[in-house]
Amino acid sequence: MPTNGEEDPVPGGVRAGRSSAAGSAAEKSLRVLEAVAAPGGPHRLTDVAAAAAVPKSSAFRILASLVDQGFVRQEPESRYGVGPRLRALSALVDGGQPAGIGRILGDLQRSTGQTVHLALHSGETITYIRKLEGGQPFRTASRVGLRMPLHTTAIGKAVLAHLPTGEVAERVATTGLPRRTPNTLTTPQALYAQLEAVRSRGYALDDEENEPTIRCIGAAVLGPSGRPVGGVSVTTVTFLVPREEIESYAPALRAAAEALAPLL
Amino acid sequence: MPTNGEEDPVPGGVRAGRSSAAGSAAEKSLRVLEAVAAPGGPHRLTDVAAAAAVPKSSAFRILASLVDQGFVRQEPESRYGVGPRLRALSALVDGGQPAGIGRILGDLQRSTGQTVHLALHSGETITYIRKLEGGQPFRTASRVGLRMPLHTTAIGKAVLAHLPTGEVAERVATTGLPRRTPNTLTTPQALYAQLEAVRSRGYALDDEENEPTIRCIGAAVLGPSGRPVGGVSVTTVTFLVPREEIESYAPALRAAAEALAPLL
DNA sequence: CCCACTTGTTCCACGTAGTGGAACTGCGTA
DNA sequence: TACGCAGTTCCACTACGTGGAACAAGTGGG
Repeated sequence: MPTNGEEDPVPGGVRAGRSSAAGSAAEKSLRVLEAVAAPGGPHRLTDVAAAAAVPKSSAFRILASLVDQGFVRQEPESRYGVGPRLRALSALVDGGQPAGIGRILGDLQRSTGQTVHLALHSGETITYIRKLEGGQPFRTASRVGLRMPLHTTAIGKAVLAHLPTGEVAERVATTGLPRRTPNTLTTPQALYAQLEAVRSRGYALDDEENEPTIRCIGAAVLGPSGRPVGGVSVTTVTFLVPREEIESYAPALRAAAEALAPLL
Repeated sequence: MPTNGEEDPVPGGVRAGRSSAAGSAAEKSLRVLEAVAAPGGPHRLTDVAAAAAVPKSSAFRILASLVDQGFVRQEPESRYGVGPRLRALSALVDGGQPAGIGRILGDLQRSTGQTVHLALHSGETITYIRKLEGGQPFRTASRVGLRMPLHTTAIGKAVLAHLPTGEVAERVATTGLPRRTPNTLTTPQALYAQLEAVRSRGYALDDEENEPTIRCIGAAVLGPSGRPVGGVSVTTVTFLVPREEIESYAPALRAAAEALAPLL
C-alpha cells in the first residue's frame, strides 16, 4: 500500500462497533454453552442469546453448530438443553479430581458439624459447585449449580474483599445492590466498610443477608495470581447456632480455604 | 468492482486444504477443551494439540485464549489443566439433573446388587459418566471420566450394535480391534456376529473381553433420533456370579436403558 | 563439546468463516 | 385487523483465525 495520503477516509467511522465486549467466535460459542447449561430447564433461543450477549441470528447459528457437534441438545419447540458431549466433558472434569477437594470439604464439615459449600466466582455471581449437608435433619435451599449475588453471601463478600477496589466499584455501579432480605447491605458505604473488615479478619459473615434464618461464614480461595477464584463457607441456621459461635469456625475455615487454593 | 476479466487467476488453487476434518474456530476450541479435560493430570501443549487434532500453533493460540477466559488454567512448565470457569460449567451441568438419572441407576443397582455404570458414546470411545459401587467389598478399577474402547466393553458393543453398519466397518478399518485380554474379539467376523446377536437380544455381554475376571451386561441408550448416545451396564466378577446368572439382569437393565433415554 | 532432536513461542500473508442487521414467517393477543 | 414477538433465513463485508515457517531454549547422545 504505497504512499497515498488522499483517499480512504475510513468511511464507516466507528463502524457500528460491536456492542461492547463481543469477543471472537470461540468465545461466543462458550458463552452460549454456559447459557444453555444455566439452571432452569431447556432454554429458548431468545433467552440464550440474551444471556450470552450475542445477537439472535448469531446465537441461532452457533446453537445449530453446537447441536450437531453434540454439545447441545435440541428439545421440542426449539428449546435448547445440555447435550451428551457436554455431559461427558463435565464428567471428565470432576472425575479427574477424585480425592483432594472432597477430603478438605469433608474435614471442614466434620469439624464443624454444619453444611459446607464450595463456590466459584464467575462474572457477577458465584456458582455453588459442591455442597456437603451437615448432620442436622433439615436441608438448606441451596443446590449445586445455583448462582447467587456477590454482595449478599459470605463467599461473595469474601471474593469482593479480594478484588481490586476499582472492580468492586464498577460492579456496584452496573448491577447495584439488590435487596434480598431486610438485612441485605444496600448502600455502597455499608458494603465497603464490611469488605474492609473482611480483609482484616480474613473471613466474611452473612447475617441473614441472603436468606432469612440463615447465617454463614465464608473465606475466599485465591488463585495463583492472587485473584480470588471462589470460596468456601459454613452455613448455619440462626435458631441453632448463636452468632458468637459461628466465628469459632474461622480457623478451620481459613485452613480449608488455603488448602483448596492449589486445587482450584 | 467493474468488468475486469483479466486479473485475479485465483492463485492458491486447492490451498493446502485443511488436512481433513478440521472444523471451524469454535469447534476446534471445544476439541481443545476436551483434550485439556482428558484424564491424566495437566497436559503439555504438544499432547493437547495432538489429541485435539489441531496444528501446534493453533493449539497454542486457542489455549492462550481459553486461559484468559478462565476455562483453562496454565500450570507451571506450560502445562494446561481445567480452569475454574470450566469447573463451574461442569457443576451447572450435573447440578441441573438432581433426580432422574440417579434414581434409575440406583434402582438398577439395588435390584441387582452389583456395580452399575452409565457411559456416553463419543468418537472412538465410551466415557463413564457415573458409577455406583455394588454391595461387594471390592472395587472395580473403572472410574468416572475413564474412556474405554467400543469393541471390548458391554456398553460399547451395545452402542456399536445400534450404529449404521457402514459406520461400524469404518471404525474397524481405521482403529482396528486391539486386544486387551485373551477373550477380546479381534476379528471383524466375530464382532459382526456378536453385534447381530446383541440386536436380537437387546443387550450385550462382555465376557472378560476388557478386563480379566470382569463380566458385564450392557444395553444401549438411544437418543431421540434413534442413534445411540451411550449405555448402561451391570458389572460382575467371574468368581461370584456365574455366567448364566448375569443374563437374568437383562430385563431390569433394559428397563433402565429405556427410562434413561429421555434424560440423556 | 557439538549436533540433532524436541518443545514452546512468535510472526505473518492470506482468504474463509463468521458476523449481525434486515427482512420474512407464523403465531398469539389486544 | 393490526400489532408484537419468537424463530428462521439471507447476504455483503471484513475481521478473525489459519497454519507453515522460523526462532528460542532445553535435553540427551555420540
